[in-house]
Amino acid sequence: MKVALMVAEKPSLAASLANILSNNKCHTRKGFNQSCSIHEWSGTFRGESVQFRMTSVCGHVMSLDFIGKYNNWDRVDPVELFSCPTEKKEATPKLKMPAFLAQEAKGCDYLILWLDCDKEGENICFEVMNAVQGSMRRDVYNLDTVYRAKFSAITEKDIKAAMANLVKPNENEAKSVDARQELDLRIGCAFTRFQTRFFQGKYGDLDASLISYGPCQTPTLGFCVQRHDEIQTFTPEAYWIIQAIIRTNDGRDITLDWERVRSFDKEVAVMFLQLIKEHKKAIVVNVVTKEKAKSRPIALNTVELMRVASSGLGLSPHHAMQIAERLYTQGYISYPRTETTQYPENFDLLGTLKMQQNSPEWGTEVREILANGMNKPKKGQDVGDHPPITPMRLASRDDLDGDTWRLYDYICRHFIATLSRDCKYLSTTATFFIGDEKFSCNGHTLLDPGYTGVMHWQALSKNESLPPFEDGEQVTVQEVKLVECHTSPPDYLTESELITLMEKHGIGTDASIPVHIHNICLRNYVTVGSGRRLIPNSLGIVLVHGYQKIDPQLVLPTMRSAVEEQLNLIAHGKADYVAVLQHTVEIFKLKFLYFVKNIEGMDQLFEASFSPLATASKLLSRCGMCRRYMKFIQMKPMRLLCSHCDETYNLPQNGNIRPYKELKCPLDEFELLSWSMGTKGKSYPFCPYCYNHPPFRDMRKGQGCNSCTHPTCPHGLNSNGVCACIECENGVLTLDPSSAPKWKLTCNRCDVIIHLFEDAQKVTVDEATCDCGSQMINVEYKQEKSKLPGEATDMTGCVFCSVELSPLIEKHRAVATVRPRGGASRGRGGRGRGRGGRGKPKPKDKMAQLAAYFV
DNA sequence: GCAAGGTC
Repeated sequence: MKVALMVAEKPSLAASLANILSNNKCHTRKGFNQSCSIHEWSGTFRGESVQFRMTSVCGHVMSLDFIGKYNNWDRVDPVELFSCPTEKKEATPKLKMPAFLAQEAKGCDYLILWLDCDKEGENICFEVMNAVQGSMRRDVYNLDTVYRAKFSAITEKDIKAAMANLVKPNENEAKSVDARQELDLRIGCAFTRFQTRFFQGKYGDLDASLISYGPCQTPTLGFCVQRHDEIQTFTPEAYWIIQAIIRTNDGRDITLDWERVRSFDKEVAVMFLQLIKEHKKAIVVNVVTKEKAKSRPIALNTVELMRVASSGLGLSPHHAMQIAERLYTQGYISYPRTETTQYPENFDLLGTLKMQQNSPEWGTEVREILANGMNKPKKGQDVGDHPPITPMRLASRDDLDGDTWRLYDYICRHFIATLSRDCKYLSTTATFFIGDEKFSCNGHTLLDPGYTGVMHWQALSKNESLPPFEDGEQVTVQEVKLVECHTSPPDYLTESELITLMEKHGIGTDASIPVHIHNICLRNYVTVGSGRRLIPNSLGIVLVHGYQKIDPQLVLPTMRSAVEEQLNLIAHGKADYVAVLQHTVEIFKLKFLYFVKNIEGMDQLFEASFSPLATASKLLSRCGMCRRYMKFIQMKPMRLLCSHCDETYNLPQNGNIRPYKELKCPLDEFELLSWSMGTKGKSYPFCPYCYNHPPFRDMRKGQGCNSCTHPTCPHGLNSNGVCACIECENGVLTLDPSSAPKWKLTCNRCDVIIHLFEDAQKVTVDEATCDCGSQMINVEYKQEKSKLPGEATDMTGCVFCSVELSPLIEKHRAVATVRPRGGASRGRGGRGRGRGGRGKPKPKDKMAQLAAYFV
């Protein structure tokens, strides 16, 4: 029997599609990568019986990168990134997706592609085709082999229709994505590397290891800085309003609004005030009552969920999506990444609603709707990706923790609100004359709270109705006064407003918007203030102003859409892929060269905001007493000064000192630093306080964590010591965890250094001990960087005895022998006790042998 | 170490 392989974009979709197409009669097994499942059933295809095999990828199979040697920042001029070769690498090596697809494609006759119906999905179609090419029974480029299903909703009707009307994958659309990937890579990396290198190390108080540029993140930052500039350049202006207070016949005082609203000229306002003051009565000239409605919401999509999460729940979009993802995998809500705001035609609204009728939180509102009949949901937009976000299962407050519950609560209430009635009220406006000047006041009466019963935060304030004014009625003017006001600047952009701006300008997608916002926070360009307002930091401001000075287009939100327009020409087959790509790359290369040539313009702004390294007091580490940053005084003798506690701390005098990941000493909460004489020299992490005030009796002044005998601290000798030194008498070879990725073991007494496991992702000292007496070591590599036998990603072994590890280990003597202050001094030449000078026996015979081998 | 886009 022939076999038809079908591939969806994500595991959840493969499961839904398989259920629909097999009428719930498929058999499911797990794939070898543990992430994707395979669903199988028998059916007919093109008039023959076939075995259907439905599985999925997890997003993109491949991702684009430069070929290896261009990833060396030291040896590559960033301008080369506009022309250097690129290659496709596995997007997630751990998933082994190409191998998985090839295996499942073995012996298959047809390939039916069920990827999402957008350009990215079309691109993944071709990634899948490349992966199965060679495994299938027939060539994938044979016209009869590959088919594309086009569906606009995950409903039985739509999916079965798609299956009956298969088409061919669209290569132009796929190519437009290839072009987008290449442009983003070349442009982003070239600018990022250049500006990082240019500014890095130039300014002392520039707290950034990476100064990134990107076609989405930079305009996103641009929005925040633009608002900042509006606030900065705002000059308040005085204006005057006239308030008239009337006393109604039933004795209530009501403040009327002036129909001219305000005057920016005080004299004019005073003149009107004089005219009005002559009159003691206000005459009702018009009373209008209208029924108004506050509309129930349309069905919920991702962007709206993120907006509400930020403005209503105080959750970052990034965090909100992480929670939503978890609610989804636990079956509480539907797929949370969708642009669609229209329920599919046959969506089980009633069933979904009934599921919520016993909720102690909103069950009353649900039962009321069930009793009176659901209202038809408002028309939204069906983008054809996934149905709107809805609850799938009833949860109670006890089932979910804090923020998770609050997000679920919102999703449920929003869903219920879409099936409720609009909120209806009567709005009354009464107009008055006082002399010749018009005034008015408003009131409202609630008729039907509708959906605001369940979305109670949107409820109208209780009745604020007006007394029953009648045309021609006269009321007493109690008081007329002039009030001086000032125009006020806008506030910083809220995250929710930023999301709206990004969506409007096509910056990012529903899935990537939270990532871009998260990025500009991580890079120290903006800080999230109260009310989740985005306040640009000096670095963010200086960058945006710099681009504006050199080439404003670089930060313009329209730049992304201009590029997208070019890409669409490829997608629609109106322009040649190579031509568009070359043309656009060339434009950006010229922009890049112009930027490099004029970087001085941006540098002037940096100079004004940051202090040059030479005179700066860099922020390295926080004081454990007051938690404030201490000043790093770089003039010799180098020291730290906590101006708040009025304390100074001595530091090692030679070599480099840098923060060590904001890790803290468990004894005194001071942030740790890392001292190093370069990659070939000695190094260790140390606590600025312990360095000056040794915490234990067996520790001397001027020592690092590698001499600290704290029983459990992860930075101390007990956690990182490997074995007695192979050369000196009392030293211990200790792993320096701050030396990554040029990992080393250093003796905490003498100059012995063992370089090992370069580029490993993680190296730790194991609790187990080898027969030779030394601690075992765990090493982990990223797959693509693995230097272990058989490209293994992790291994545990002995540095001295494990044959597999020995090629990755080399011993040296530190290149510089200047000891940190307070360390054991040695004679000139520093070799006094080294190399077994006094003929002391080595800790273990075996180690002595190996020591000889290393030397 | 870099982009943006999928998804986990």
